[in-house]
Amino acid sequence: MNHARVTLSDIAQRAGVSPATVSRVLNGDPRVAPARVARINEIIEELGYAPNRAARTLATGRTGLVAAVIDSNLNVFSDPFWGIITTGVSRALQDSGMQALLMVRPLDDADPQVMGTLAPGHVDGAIFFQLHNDNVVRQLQDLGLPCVVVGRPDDAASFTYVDSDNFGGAEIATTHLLKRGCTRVATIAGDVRLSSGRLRLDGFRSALAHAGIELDESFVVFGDWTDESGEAAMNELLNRHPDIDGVFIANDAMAIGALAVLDDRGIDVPGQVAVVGFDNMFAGRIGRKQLTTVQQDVEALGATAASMVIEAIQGAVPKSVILPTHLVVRETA
Amino acid sequence: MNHARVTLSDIAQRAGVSPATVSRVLNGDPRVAPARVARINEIIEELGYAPNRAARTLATGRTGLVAAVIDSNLNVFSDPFWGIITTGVSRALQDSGMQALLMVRPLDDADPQVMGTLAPGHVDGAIFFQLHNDNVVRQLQDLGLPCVVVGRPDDAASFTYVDSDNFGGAEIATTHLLKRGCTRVATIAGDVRLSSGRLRLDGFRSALAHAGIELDESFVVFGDWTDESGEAAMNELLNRHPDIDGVFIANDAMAIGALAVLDDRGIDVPGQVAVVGFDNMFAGRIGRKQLTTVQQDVEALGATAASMVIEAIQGAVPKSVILPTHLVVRETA
DNA sequence: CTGAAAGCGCTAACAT
DNA sequence: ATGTTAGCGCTTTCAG
Repeated sequence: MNHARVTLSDIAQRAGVSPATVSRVLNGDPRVAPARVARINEIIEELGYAPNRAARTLATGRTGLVAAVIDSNLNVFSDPFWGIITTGVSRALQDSGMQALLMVRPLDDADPQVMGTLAPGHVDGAIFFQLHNDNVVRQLQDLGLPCVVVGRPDDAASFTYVDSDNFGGAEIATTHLLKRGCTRVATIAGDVRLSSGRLRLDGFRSALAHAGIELDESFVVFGDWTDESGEAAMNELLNRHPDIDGVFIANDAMAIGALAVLDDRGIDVPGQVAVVGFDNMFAGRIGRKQLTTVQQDVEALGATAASMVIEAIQGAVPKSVILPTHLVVRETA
Repeated sequence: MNHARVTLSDIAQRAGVSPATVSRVLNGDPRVAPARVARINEIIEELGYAPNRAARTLATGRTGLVAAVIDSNLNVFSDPFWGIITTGVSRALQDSGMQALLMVRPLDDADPQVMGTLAPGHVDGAIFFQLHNDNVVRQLQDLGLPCVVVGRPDDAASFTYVDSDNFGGAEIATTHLLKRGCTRVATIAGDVRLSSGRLRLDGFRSALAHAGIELDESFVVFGDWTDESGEAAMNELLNRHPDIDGVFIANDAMAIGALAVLDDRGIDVPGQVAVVGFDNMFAGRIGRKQLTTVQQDVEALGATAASMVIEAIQGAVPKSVILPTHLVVRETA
């Protein structure tokens, strides 16, 4: 029933060698006689031996663990991409023989639980998502913990981060509207307290500037990423400017709301108003049409973050990375 | 810079006691003199000491880790609820001083990585999501690892699991349609290879049976959870029976597709056809209307799973649990 | 190329 | 109520 767990010494005995030799084989030390290596590996296989992480950690100081931490001040952390990003992180880590420690918790630098589990010696590195409080990351970094932030932090210079190219995506989306012949282009921006919100708005502005169009600020309306706010914003926009012919909407959820309003008012999309969203959350139709939108490679975001911590753990100093986004042209623009 | 890490012995020295005493304080042993307890805690605080997990694990045999494993044979694991369920798991675990080890990986009982990291001694327990291959769980259980499955497994008797009440939710949704006066009620079922697909269909059937209605099987069409399949299914249904007046759709994604078709055909919802979905993925409008749907408590699903492994770890034998679902009545029915 | 021995930081009998 | 003494399973000098 309860097989006493197989240890390294068991292997050593069975092979008639010292534990040290087995350890060397385990760690790929090249100076063990090939015949022994083979024999030992055989026994390891046969006995289904797996080294004890804790013992190894204690001996080496390396834990093989990277914390994936979501700063959730909020009640519920809901993000459609979380499953995908998580996949990216977990896989990349496993490819390097490491594991992800998941931690959903409000990030408070006075919280002993946080600082306790995240301090060097407890994990080898950490990846932060949805960062609201960068103090924690600052302190952990000072303690010598390799840290990577997903999503551009406010103080971008102080951290190593990965992000999708929000700016470029918004720019290309807007340019697409322009190329289509739209001349009265508006935008529904997201929450500009977030860098993604700001960057998507900046990208929109940049595209117009490049086209030599001067932006009337009344063509910019702000939402809060929800479909309800998208409805309200679209109504506002239409009331201000009944003749707009193109809208760049900073995320697909708000686009749902906007499209519903357009539909209600009997406005043809894309005939009268062309619409481009951001995120590529919906493969199929939203209401009447399939949404043209900007896609980001979410799994790559996670995988890249993981690769970066690993680099950092190995002593390198990874540079922050911006991952490309691209336009998915469908029916609404 | 690299503060030599503070250890238990440091505390002991500073306090002029033996390491054993400090260990006792750490573990809440009641027979340490109150004065000392206070003094020692003070020093711990002052030095910012946090016990070394690895050392503790090695000494006790307990890791403080529960694996959260997603069986992803698929390329990308995308689930809108994953962020929420994850939150539930992580929080519940932390409340008991444990941490979640995240593992996204195809579950293969021949995979040494899987069996290696999941074997007893490496984690204290495991929670399985989206289980495709229950062999792994079987073996791990036999090895003595406390395991909990989220979502009813095919062989429900062999495992401890938590699930939302798919059957009951479908039943109440269908009954709602009936109470509204619908007499020609159809369903778009999901993938019946999954228990959730089967149970939602069974619930639908049960509601009709209870109402004394004999179900014509041509009113049942199958989709694969995607909005595209929802479109196809709705078209099929309408072609077969132009006069249906109510549809229960096994998830909201398919409902999006169905609603789009209804809209295209100029069929009034809920006037001509009432629609109920399942999942409550969309707070706002889907196309023209807000969807009436069945809600499950996703965070509770995660939290319950976590509580159950913890119980199991502590030696109890938790019973499987079905969490209630409830109807959210909005505009489409 | 291999073995011996010490030790990573903590806990858990066993004494006292 | 507290200290002593062994380890837990592995890695890593240091010898040889």
